[in-house]
Amino acid sequence: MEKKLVLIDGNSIAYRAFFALPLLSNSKGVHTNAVYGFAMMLNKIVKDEQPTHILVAFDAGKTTFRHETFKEYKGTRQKTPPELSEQFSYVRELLKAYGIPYFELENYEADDIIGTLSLKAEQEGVMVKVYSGDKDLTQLATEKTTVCITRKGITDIEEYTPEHVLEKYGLTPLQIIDMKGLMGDASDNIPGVPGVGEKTAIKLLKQFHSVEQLIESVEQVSGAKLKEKLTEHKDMAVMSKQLATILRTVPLDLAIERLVYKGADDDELYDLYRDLEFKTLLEGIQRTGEPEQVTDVSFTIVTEPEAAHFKQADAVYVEMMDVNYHKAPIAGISVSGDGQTIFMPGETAVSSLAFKEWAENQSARKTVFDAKRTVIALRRHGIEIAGVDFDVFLASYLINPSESPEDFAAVAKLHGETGIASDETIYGKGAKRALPAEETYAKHVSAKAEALSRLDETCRHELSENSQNELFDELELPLALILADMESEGVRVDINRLNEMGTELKKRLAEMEKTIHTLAGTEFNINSPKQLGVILFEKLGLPSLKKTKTGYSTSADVLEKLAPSHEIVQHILDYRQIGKLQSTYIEGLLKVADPDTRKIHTRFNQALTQTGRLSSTDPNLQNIPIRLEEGRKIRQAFIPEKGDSVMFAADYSQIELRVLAHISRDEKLIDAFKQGLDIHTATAMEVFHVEESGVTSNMRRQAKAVNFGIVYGISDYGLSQNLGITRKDAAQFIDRYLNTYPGVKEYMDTIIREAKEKGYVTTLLNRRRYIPEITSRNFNLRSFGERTAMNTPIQGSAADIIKKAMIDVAERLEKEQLTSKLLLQVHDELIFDVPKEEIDQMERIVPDVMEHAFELDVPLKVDYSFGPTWYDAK
DNA sequence: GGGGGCACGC
DNA sequence: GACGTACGTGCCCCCC
Repeated sequence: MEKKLVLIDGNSIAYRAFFALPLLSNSKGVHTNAVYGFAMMLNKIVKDEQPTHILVAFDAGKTTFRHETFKEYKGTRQKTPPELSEQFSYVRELLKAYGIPYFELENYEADDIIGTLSLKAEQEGVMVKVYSGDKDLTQLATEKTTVCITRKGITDIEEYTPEHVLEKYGLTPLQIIDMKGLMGDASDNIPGVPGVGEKTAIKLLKQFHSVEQLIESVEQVSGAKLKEKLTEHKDMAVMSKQLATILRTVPLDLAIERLVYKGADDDELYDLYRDLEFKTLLEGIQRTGEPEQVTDVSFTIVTEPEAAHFKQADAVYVEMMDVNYHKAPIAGISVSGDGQTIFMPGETAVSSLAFKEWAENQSARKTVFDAKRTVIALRRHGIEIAGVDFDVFLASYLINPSESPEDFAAVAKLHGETGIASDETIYGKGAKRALPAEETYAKHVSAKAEALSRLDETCRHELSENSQNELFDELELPLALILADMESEGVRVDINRLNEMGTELKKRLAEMEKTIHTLAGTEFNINSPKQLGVILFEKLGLPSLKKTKTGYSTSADVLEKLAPSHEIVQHILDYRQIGKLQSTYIEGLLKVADPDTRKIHTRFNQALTQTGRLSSTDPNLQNIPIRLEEGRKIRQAFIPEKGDSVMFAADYSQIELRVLAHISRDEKLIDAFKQGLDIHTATAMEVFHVEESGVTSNMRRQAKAVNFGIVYGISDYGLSQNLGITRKDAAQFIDRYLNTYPGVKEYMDTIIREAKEKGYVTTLLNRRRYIPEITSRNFNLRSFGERTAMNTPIQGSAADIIKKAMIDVAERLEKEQLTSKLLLQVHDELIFDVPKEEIDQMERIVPDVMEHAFELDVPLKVDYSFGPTWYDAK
């Protein structure tokens, strides 16, 4: 087989990886981005090149022979960041595991080792590929040697053959050295000739071929200034060329034969990746030993459950094949405790009196995984589970919301239970997902239940280390049960109304489509941004203002700017708006409404967002249109269950800004709320130094946008986009705001400092969010981290408060024996189904309970309204 | 089946 | 040298 040698510039690739990736670290706090990037690069190289021989060369020590020529060589280099230095030992371990030899030599750079070996290889007739992030190495390109330089990121590379060098620079690879000699290199502190850049260097070399010939014929150089510079600095040029020349005669005792690539030791690689927590890379490895060590579980399949089976039980796991627990059948249930685990097929379990009795027994305490899901699944079979006192899924989310584990196994692993197989290995994924033989999944479900009864203690401990026991016991777990009630209750929709609206919209869409096609002069798919882009920017010749990764941007903000230029644009905007209503809301809602009950049962995800908010899926009932009247009408389809009830909506007014006033203790902001002022107007008055009567609508609009920015933690860029102003002006605005509210500024500074020290921020009720980005040297990442630190306590505390309000309201409804039902939560708003005769009471109770869910230094204010449909509750 | 573009809410 | 901008969900298109 033909030999192929790959030579890798180790320092350069590690640097590249380090700066191309965010500052990742594993749970032990070890920085891993450079190692991770390096590993990705090796994967790619081994796969693409299939080398027979390979070597990674490293730079050794600080000084090299080049420093004898020029002691300031690389003198301007910044010190290697410690976060990178500490990763080199792992890179070496990675290479060992990969079976790749590596080498460094005192007094020489990696380039020189590579140059020497590539020359040696060529002489032996071996093909060579060189990998580096440093373009200087392109001087090594020959017929036998290709130099691969990283372009951007890690795995995007540009291959330099002599032809490519010629094409790109108009020079031979060796002339690259002359080019460097003339133009210098700031990063290596190679001086070159002042005033000569890449363009001039190339021009000169095309005429004179080399630095030496140029100096000889310097008289022929056109341009007096240039001639003078060249004459004056000719020694500099010669020295710079010398510095830029890769040495190809390093005294190496390293035969090519010793660089044979033997392939990776997968076990070693596995251990390393596991320690570093490279989950994605782990998946790519097949271990020779134990592939996925699944702990053995002892369990019994029970077809006739008896009370005795549940005597010691303290954990239960309900398995369903579909994520939608409102519909999915129960495949099986395992119950575990005190070393005993039983599995019951779904049918058996839900029809078992013994199981029902245990499940409904309040004093039989149970640990579950996702209480809401468990409650609803069992409720659908007439079982009201009680005594749930721990939820591993919820606890894990509180301990660290950023983990976003995929399934039970991943959650378990986070807390030390490594022996559970992933759902994907047992059931498969996508279209292939299916129940395997009973014995197989019975074991899997049992393993989960068994792990649950152990995870209880571990997670409890982790919660108490975070001081989150109360958050769990008093807020999230009770909330899970309330959300379960809300979801099971569902919201009734007026299917006829949706159908009517659908018919109407469909008609309008057809007309609009015709108009747009006529104006375009051709038929095309308006929903395809690609086709639309061609029509607008090529056929109609409108100016393309913004690009996306794949082509022209046709987003609303772009189209709005183009609207005056061509009639078609407004039609497209309208078409988009109506199309959205039709597909997402009309058709989408009709699809998920139960035809028998006419109800919609969303699922609130309680363990997803980084801030503690809920999210809603299938359908998302937290983004039903309201801003534009056309869309708002969708809300007419949301109605109470019974004819003479009303939809009752109560929302917090400015809850986030009130939270901000509270946690920042800013006097002006607190005063404004205490006086009951319109906060945007008050902000405008303060920021623009005017009386209330002097606040123009534009001033209020800008103040509102800044307040919005504060609440959502947007950047100056984001604010500039919102207001259609420059980033500079936006930044100035934010500055002015912060100077107006010194308490807020103080808070922002303090919270950022705290986040940097502790690595996380917390909310009023001790919800936690880790912000590793905040120490990044990457400006964008760090800025993002800082905004997150400022914003999360605000948004998260607001989320805490409304969750607390939901619990208080539910308790109060129970106590007063009201039949009104809480149906939905939309971040700062609660929506109820209220029978007519309870309206008076609800008007008194709901705002009051919400306003006193949590005492802040400013009052909480709640507005409410009700009517025959959600639309009317405005 | 998955990624990208776009649009809806807070 | 990096390169991305509050979050989350869902629809459609388009490519593999």
